[in-house]
Amino acid sequence: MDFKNFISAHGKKISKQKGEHVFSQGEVDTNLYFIKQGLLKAYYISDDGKEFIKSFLLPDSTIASVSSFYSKAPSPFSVVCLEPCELVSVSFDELYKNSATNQDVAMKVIDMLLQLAMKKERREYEFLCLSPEDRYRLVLDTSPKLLEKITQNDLAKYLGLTAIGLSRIKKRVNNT
Amino acid sequence: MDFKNFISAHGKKISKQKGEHVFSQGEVDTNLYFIKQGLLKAYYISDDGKEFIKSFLLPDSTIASVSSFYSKAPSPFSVVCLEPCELVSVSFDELYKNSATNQDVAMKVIDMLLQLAMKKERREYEFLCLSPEDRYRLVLDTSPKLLEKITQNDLAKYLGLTAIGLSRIKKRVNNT
DNA sequence: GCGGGGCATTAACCTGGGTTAATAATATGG
DNA sequence: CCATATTATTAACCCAGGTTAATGCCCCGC
Repeated sequence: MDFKNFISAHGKKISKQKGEHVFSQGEVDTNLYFIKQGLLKAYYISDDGKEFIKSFLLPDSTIASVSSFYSKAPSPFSVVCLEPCELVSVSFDELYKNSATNQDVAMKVIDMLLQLAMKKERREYEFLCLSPEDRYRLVLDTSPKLLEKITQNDLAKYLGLTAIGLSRIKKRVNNT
Repeated sequence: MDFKNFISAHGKKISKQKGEHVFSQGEVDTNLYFIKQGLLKAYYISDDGKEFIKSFLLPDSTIASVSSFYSKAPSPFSVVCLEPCELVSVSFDELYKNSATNQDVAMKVIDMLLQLAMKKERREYEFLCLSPEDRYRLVLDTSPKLLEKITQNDLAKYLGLTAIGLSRIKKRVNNT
């Protein structure tokens, strides 16, 4: 059984409306989700109620709380739909167990994790090495379609800024 | 052949002095390195010559340039020894190919990648959600041994600060 | 269709950290 | 052992972005 068949056999289709959560900070959720349609965001809420956005999720991307799966710990972040969404969920436990006997599944999991590692490494680089203005310029270059769909407030929280800070940066960048 | 045997059969022992590089930014290096002894740092140099430290590497940790392996691209960062080091290197290509037929190796690779993903996710969280002072406090709590071995300048570059900024934060934190 | 909420921007004030330069203590290499 | 380099801290000046508040436009739900 290759990976596609595994997903067909074990995956569950999920439909959610805008504003509905896939999973929430503080819950244990050991599923892996494939985004088929729609737009979601993964975010943290701090103790004092501030929101920080770790990523936006477009079709063909995946999301899981790795720490939830790995240590059965509550997820440190939430995932919410920004518009009506279609997803397919797969139990990461089942996927993991299946990897132990199914070569094609194991290689696919390795591939997905390599891509996740690279994505996270780029993000780390952006925070460590780039100024807020450079991070904004990068998003302008790499994700123009995404920018059309999300609010300036959400973009700011993704870039590690406030909406006011982003507004100043936009003003500066657009007058260059 | 399980993972340990794979490393014994295919791993190469490497000894390096302080100041020597394991690999350098701009080079393609598709190896995975296991740190057996010593201390190293992984770092970026920006176009204007500034250094940013992505991680410190202690015994029992691993390092690879995932993008180098995955896309055969030049590594975006370097790894240098901060004291005499012993490492074991393994070709990631060989490891990857071996995963395709060897279940134990594949599961071990999945495990390592899951741990890398969690590590990078924590780092993303620290940059996105914590102030420089909170990041410093976190390192005080979690890595006191590491702090004894590295310079304040290197710690500052790891935290996304200058040495002067870190000095001010230390003064503030120690007067609390 | 309209009222209220959401969204984006701007002003004024403030603060934390960057930059440059200087100083002093410690470590290293010849 | 000594000279030099390295390391760490501080001062002075500056600026980017946070915070609070206000304003105006647009969108959404009733």
